[in-house]
Amino acid sequence: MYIYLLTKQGENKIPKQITKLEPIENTAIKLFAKRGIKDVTIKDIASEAGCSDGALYRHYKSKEEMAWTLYKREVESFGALIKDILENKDLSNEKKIYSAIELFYDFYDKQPTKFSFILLSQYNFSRQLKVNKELNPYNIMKGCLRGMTKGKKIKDLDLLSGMVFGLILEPARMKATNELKGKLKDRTDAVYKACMSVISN
Amino acid sequence: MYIYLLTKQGENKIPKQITKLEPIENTAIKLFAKRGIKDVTIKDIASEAGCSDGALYRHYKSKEEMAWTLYKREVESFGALIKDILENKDLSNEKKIYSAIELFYDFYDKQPTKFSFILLSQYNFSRQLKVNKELNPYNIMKGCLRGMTKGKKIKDLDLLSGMVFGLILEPARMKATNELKGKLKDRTDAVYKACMSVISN
Amino acid sequence: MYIYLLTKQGENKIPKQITKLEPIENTAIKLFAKRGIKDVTIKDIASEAGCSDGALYRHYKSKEEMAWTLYKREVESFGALIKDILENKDLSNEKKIYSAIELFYDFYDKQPTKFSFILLSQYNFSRQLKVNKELNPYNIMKGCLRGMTKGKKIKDLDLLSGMVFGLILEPARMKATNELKGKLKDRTDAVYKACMSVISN
Amino acid sequence: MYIYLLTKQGENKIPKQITKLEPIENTAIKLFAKRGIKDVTIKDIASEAGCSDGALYRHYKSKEEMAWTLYKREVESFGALIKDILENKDLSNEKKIYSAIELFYDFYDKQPTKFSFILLSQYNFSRQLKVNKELNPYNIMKGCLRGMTKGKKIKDLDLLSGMVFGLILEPARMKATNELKGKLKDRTDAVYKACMSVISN
DNA sequence: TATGAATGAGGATTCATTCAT
DNA sequence: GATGAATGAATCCTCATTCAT
Repeated sequence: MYIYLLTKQGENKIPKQITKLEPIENTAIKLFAKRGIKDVTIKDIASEAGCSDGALYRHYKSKEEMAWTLYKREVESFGALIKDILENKDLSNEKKIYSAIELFYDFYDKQPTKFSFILLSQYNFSRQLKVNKELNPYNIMKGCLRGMTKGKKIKDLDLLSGMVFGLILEPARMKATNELKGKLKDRTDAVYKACMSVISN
Repeated sequence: MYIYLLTKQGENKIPKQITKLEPIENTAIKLFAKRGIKDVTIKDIASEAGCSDGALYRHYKSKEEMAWTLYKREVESFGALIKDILENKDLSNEKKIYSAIELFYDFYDKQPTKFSFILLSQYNFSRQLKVNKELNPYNIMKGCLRGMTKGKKIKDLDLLSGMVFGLILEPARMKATNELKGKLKDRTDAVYKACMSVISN
Repeated sequence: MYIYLLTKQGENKIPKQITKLEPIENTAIKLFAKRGIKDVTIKDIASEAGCSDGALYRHYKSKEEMAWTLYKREVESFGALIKDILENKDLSNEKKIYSAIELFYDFYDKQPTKFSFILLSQYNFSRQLKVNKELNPYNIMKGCLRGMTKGKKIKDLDLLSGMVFGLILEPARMKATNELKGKLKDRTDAVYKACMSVISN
Repeated sequence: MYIYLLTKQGENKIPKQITKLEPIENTAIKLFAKRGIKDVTIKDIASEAGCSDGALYRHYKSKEEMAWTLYKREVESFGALIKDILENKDLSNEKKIYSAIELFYDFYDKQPTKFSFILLSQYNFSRQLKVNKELNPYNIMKGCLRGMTKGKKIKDLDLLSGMVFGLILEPARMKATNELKGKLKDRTDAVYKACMSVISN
């Protein structure tokens, strides 16, 4: 630093940073979760991530693309975890549901920001944009319920899936808005029981 | 009109409108529901409602205030309907729940735009802004469930309320995003059964 | 003003201007002519025209559209004058050519800025954008020369038109870049003679 | 290469290029001619020329300087060819003019890109920037015409030079914008005749 | 009271240039 | 010498809001 200042003859110039993608993305997710995509500016992200505005455009073509990329990735990476459980043939149906809820609430407890980001952002994208169907948590849940209710002539699988999904999701949403106190994970048993009662009618 | 033409001496000018509030508000709700508050401009609303930009500022201090006023009003007016049912002492608990679901889904079937508006907009306001607690549908539901489970030593009333709320709400949300086909009202019985099974554990 | 300040309680606020289109367009043409379209910013135009940036967008969708609109208008309005002369059946061929040159140089002497603008800007637009063929000065000249050389079996009318056009245009271009001194109009006779000698081979 | 692999211990890395100036300049001229200087980015040139952005700054202080350097060089190198002809004392005046036109059109037929570059770019530089007077094609032509008209008391040599220059140049300009079909060289005779008739009045 | 032109702060994006590696 | 990521000033454009008419 000393030498630097010497060679620059006192000119006070900030040396170039090495931009890492991860802190940018974490910052973006955090800000998007807190204020919504539209209310976060490129400058907000860049300055909080400690890089220049322009640096973001090395990784994403636009703010919109950045938000969608992050959203898709988070939903799909969560979906992959759900998939591993709900499509695991070694598990009983009961165990699948229990583990899925556990995973869900554990995910929230550990990464509330990511969860809020997903929740808040879901309506902010063009309807053309779709997450991978195979990794869409709702679809995976629906597939699992289809298997669980095969013998029962369920006519309205979509409704059942929706109800179960709402049952699980709503407490998490409440947690995100601070309407529910304490850890989500502690609710696993209760939510599991409720789910099973809905499924088995 | 006669005088108008006289004073203007034949100049073909559109006479000033008397701005009515209702068409403006309906237009605003429709556009907010379709595109989200941030993506709707004052010009969009004014031109579709057939008035000038400035006219909106006679009724609301800002776009933000307009959105919040409309949101609050819609949520509260819906809350008042729910309240009438869930706090009606002449109804049995079962009847309350059934009627509440029926009301909810009927509301959606008849006014899908308003429902979407409420749904889409809920995260767009500052956390300081609160709807009237007495008319908050979630709170009303919670109050009802408190009464229904008094003898049962429910520890986690918030969780129960959340689950029941999610159970009812999620199918409507799916309808709003076209993930569920047909009328919501036809699902009343099934959802009622599911609710009761969750409540009675 | 006194009252104004009183009512505003001393707050120093600039009253709104009435934007007139003409000064904006004259300013834009002047600046485009002087520095080229790409080197003139919206702010440059607005501040020199005495209005806000946004005011320009009431008249044009974009800077690009503004430039093209002005260019097209100037070329076509000049083309219309040329057309009146070159397609006037009451004039002899000689008189047509003479008057056209006179018009051309008179236009330049009186409106050198507009001329420079046309000259400088011609290559700055997409090839899709075309001025009205009927009002394209080159086409009009070509049509006139077709009539003048009908008996002579001219094979290369495009070449002839180009030569005549270049003959007339280049002195004006030189004037615009200050390579030629004095008035263009004083050169009418000489250029006329040259044109006729080229046409009659 | 062997040593490289050894020192890098198998890491698969593209070895550094030795930047050659020529392909960069050819690329730049091509792109400038096609899209105009302002619409070509350093990245465009570097990536099409197969080098890094930074490499360009080893040869030129700025994009602006690069454009001017190339422009000046092309104009002057063409000027030198013209000079060889028009100042060759062994040639008759007629032969000089004929050969100059031939050279001009041959240059265009063979290097249309360079010609377009010169043509398109001429107004993009500060008026301070001047090509070498000795090698300025217009000046050379003027000098030649001064000699040819010495006895004739031509008052307006600039005008004559302009007319002759325009006569020759305009067909080439038309070729560049595709308004004239076929080869320019085939027009040499016709343009020569026209020039002579203008010169000899 | 209604109108809508004008305002101008604010935001996304571009790109010439720098410089650590 | 070459590289190309990082910088950030500069630019176009949007749009909530104001206010003269």
